[in-house]
Amino acid sequence: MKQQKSEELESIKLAIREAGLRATPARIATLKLLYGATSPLTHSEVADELQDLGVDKATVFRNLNDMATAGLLRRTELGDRVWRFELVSKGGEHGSAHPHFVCVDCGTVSCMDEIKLTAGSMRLSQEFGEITEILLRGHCNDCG
Amino acid sequence: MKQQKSEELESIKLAIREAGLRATPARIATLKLLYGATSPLTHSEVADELQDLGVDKATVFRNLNDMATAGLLRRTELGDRVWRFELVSKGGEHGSAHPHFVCVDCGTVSCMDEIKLTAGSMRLSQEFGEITEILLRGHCNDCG
DNA sequence: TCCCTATTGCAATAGAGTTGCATTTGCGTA
DNA sequence: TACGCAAATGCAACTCTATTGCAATAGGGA
Repeated sequence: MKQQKSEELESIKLAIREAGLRATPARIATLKLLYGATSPLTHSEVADELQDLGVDKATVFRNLNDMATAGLLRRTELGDRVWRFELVSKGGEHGSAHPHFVCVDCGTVSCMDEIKLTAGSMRLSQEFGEITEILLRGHCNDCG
Repeated sequence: MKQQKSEELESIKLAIREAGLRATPARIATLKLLYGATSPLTHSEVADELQDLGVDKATVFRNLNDMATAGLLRRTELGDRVWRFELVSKGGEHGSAHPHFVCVDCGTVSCMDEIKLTAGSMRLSQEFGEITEILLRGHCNDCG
């Protein structure tokens, strides 16, 4: 267990350094948090969590943005005027860009896999440009 | 022409009153503006336009929100932390909810028709809830 | 035309996010 | 292992979008 922890810590540090950034406590804690999350976290969710460690919200914000720019995180806005961040590389599963479902009632965000458009819609969308992200909104089953 | 204008004015006034609101100059001007728009307008776009008429931005905002609540407008956030409004009923074409395409480079918003998900994706999405809105993001053809 | 209440203008405020700057701290190097 | 410097941090002030309180104004039904 201890060993496990230590390995995780080292791999996180390595990932940060490989991105060209310094492995500071705030950044390590941020990545640990995101590693354990099942959906993207907002800036304030991360900030609240790291406040106990004495990390300033401005630092959290800079780190999230910097790590997103460095390619460690993905930053998106899902329609509620708040930025959300998720790990780019998380064992592959949700590593690549994937669609999100946002409940317009409770605000819950879910990560989806494998949402595809029909061939006709794909063609139609080409008229506008190259699609890089799909976002679905609606009423989730809990609120439905 | 004059006749045409007058008819349009009356139908706008009527629409506002039918929604249970008073047909004030600010609201009429807002609807006229949105009627002539080809894509959703932001609050500040509308406010800038109506400023010449001496309309306060708070009023513009309240009107946009009120008319959205009343069902005259649709209010959405397309990923750039700004609310956008469009007519709900515009001769039918873009009257019902429809997908939007947002260019992540230049911010341009386009209204799309007829984007559909594959049957498999539809089924998958049911696990999360009832989809009411689709948003696509990517690089528009102008930005390459 | 009159009156009631919806609406407006103005100013103050809320909340998310950003920035300037002096201080601290990773971490490559000697 | 100690050193030094650029990167990172904390703190406070600030920006931008959106919202609200309140007194004054004006639709529009009676």
